[in-house]
Amino acid sequence: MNFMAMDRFAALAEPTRRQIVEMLGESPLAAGEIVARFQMSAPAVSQHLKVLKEAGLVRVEVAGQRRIYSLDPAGLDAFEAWVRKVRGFWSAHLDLLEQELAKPDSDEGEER
Amino acid sequence: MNFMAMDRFAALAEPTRRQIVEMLGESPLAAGEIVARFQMSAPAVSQHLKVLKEAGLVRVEVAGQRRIYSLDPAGLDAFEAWVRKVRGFWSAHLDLLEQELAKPDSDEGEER
DNA sequence: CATAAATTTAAGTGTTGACTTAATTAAGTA
DNA sequence: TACTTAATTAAGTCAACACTTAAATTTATG
Repeated sequence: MNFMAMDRFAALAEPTRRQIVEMLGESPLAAGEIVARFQMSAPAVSQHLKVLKEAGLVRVEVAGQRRIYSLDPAGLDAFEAWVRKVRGFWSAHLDLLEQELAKPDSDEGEER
Repeated sequence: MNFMAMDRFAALAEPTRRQIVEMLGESPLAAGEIVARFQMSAPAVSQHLKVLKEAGLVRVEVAGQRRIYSLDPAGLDAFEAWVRKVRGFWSAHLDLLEQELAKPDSDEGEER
């Protein structure tokens, strides 16, 4: 099967997924609305959404037959935290907080 | 031509390259010193360094037969800028943490 | 209930990229 | 000049991944 547990960085390495995240930064969108903004197939987009979800970068809300995707701010926070840590913006004792932010990675059961 | 130009996001998607960036966040290092910190071959590390360099994340300085690598802060700025752009600056744990950091008498608030 | 609509899962494929060892370039030293 | 050290480039292999179409799942609607 096509399992892959991608970390946040790998998830954002893909340009399409980055565009999706940018879109969701504007407003939440149904899967179909996201598909409509690309030329690729619906399954392709769906797979990207799955990766983003598993990376903790987006959330899904079920609304009838729709899936409403929105940004998960904590995911982006963790990303930014890494950058700032490397650049030395943070003192060492705040690393604990970064770990905390980076944590909620524990796969919440998937709906199917 | 094994390596095409990678953007910054793709460059940081790779865990080894991320570790290298973290190391260089501490201090500049010669290529050989970086190699010594990993178990993979020297060429493998060299290729990673090439990717990071082309992505604008690190700089090289030639010193005799050594190549001294160091962080290119501008490269990391781009990431932070992207994240902040996407999620806007209205919501963030980080902003709260920043305020926490800015509080007086944190005593260890100096950067390293 | 049957069909449509929205979305995901399954299965398969071509491309990319992260390694390896071998060879090469370049600088320091006897 | 030859020898060593530092690092890169070359060439090839193998797994991961970003797509595709087809099938399944789930909810809404006539």
